[in-house]
Amino acid sequence: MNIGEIARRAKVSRSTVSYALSGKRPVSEATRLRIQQVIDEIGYQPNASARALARGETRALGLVFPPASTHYTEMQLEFLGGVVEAAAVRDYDILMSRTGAGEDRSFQRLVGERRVDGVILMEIRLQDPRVERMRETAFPFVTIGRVADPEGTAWVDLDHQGLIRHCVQHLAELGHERIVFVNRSEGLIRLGYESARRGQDGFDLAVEEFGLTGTSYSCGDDAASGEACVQRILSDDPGTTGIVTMNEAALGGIYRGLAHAGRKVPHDMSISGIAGSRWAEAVTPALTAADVPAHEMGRIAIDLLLERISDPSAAPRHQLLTPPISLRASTAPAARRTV
Amino acid sequence: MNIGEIARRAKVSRSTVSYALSGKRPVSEATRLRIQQVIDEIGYQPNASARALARGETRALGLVFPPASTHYTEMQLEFLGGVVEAAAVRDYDILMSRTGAGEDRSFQRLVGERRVDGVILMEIRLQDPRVERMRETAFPFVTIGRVADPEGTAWVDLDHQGLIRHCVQHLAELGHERIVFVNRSEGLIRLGYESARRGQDGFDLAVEEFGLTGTSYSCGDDAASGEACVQRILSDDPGTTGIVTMNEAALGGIYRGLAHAGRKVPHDMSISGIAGSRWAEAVTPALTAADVPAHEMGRIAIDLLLERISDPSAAPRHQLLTPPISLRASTAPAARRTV
DNA sequence: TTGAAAGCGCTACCAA
DNA sequence: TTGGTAGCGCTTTCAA
Repeated sequence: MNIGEIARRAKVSRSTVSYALSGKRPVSEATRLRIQQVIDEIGYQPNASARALARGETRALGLVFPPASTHYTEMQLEFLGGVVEAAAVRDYDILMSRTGAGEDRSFQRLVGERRVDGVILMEIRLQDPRVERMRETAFPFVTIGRVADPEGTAWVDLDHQGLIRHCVQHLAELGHERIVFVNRSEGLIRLGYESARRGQDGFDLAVEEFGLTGTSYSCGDDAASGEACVQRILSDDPGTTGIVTMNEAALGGIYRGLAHAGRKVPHDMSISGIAGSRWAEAVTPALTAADVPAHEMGRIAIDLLLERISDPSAAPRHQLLTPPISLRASTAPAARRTV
Repeated sequence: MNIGEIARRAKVSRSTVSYALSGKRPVSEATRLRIQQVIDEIGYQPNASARALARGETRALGLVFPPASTHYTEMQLEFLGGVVEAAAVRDYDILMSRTGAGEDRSFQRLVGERRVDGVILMEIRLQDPRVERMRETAFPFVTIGRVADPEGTAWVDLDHQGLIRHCVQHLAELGHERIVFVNRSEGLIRLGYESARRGQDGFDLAVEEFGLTGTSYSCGDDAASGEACVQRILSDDPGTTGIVTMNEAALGGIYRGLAHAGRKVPHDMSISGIAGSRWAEAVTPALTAADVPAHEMGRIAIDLLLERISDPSAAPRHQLLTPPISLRASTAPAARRTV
């Protein structure tokens, strides 16, 4: 079933059918109706490939995310939902590409073969080869997170530095003096993952700012690593009373490690961090955390990207989000120290 | 940059370039080399839309999943990863479509406009209008989960009935006599969600088979609902010693509700269920559960779908999975009753 | 072993 | 207000 068939049955030319569909040229009400009738009768829908070829746009956007080795978080899932939903509203489809940092067939397919009109890059590193490549090719893109020098790129990001600082401040105000930072895995940090790096900066600066004793730990993205990490923390400094973390996936293990060590949260140990709100509320005790508005970030990413596509010459915009910390049940005033 | 430009520079016809690329016709080594050289030099990649139009296949597959109102689970995320990964290996892209049960623009776009060569339907209901429609149109598809009468469809599914039966059996063998089933939300059950319905059947049959006292509860997909559900359970029958659940998202709340009520897991209450292994291990105590091989199910779905596409006349295959229960820390023998 | 040319289904320009 | 037609970039048949 194609446009020619519709034209034949409606006894008009193919161009008229095309225009009746797109509305890019006035069509008399009578013929429009006749065409519509035939279309409804046949159940015609224009072929997307042909349309893409003729129009030079696919009405699809790529979402480039890392392979599963980096376990997905609740946050990423929420984000994905936001992206797909916002795209659908604007009549765009989302093409998934699971791609490591380097060159990759799947990535090549998306942009090289022009399967999409633009891409969203997730899991940004401070120095990111993908971003460099996109910059050179002038292909529309937006990053979730930002590179070290984001000038001239479109991005949406959490202010990890500010957020972690805020967590530290919260603990400081509760009277905690010896705190630790549980970052993401060493591998991710070494690769220069933006969120991990900026979070680290935030911690270091805040510890200094508030005059605290602070140690940092990297920790794998799973419960077992979290548990092991707690053991290290407590053996390194049993006097630790506060934990700040960006590692959502390790949180369950952290809780378990503390339970095993006989430390009650929040009485013997306060914890705060950055996490999706659903996750923060699912654990016991519920986590005091900056609630990542992942869904909304997805929507913003789509909007920024569509801006790039519709007007590539405009200056790219960006958005830095600083969600407030939701006080829940995992933090409490530091216990009076008995000396 | 198009195939004509390559042809010109390599001083051959466009068809020769095309054949050199596809290998569907012998090309002399000399010209092949010359063409390749030009391609490398220019960095040419064939345009996907044009190719799709000419070949009549898009090399993209659709993944149709429900809107976020039904909160995504760890399982679904894993599954998505498996799908994308398996598809990439076979040089297919995945197009996401968030679609409710009924007719939908996004869904229409995928199959009506032929943006994809086939679709994977998630979150199947026992009576599913989408499945009926696909059956009629003879568009290649595979379902995750199966409809009431799956004859003639390709599907991959967990044996929820058998799995829940197995959970009940496990509790029965530990001496539990008064147990409850925490199913998914009432809305999902009413809509006829396959997993919820078959799980329910499994529970009802197993309770009878093992001569237990069993009550069923529906529960929203979030921590708060889980907590509320536990309250109801304990007030309805304080003598309950075992919980079987399919509701991954409510588990955190269930644990919390029990903690608030002063019931220790597994000593005062044993819990088992169906869950992604990562999730099962992240909670404390770790959940004794049938570990959903979500990633592998994604791979299987892709394979089944590609089979349908390459040979639509062949009989559709299916696969019913029954992962074993991993014993973890959430179940223990029933406490001796003091009468 | 290679080239010419007719599509694939739709869009949009040029004419009428 | 409408029709004719030349592309969009690739594949594939027919001929040489």
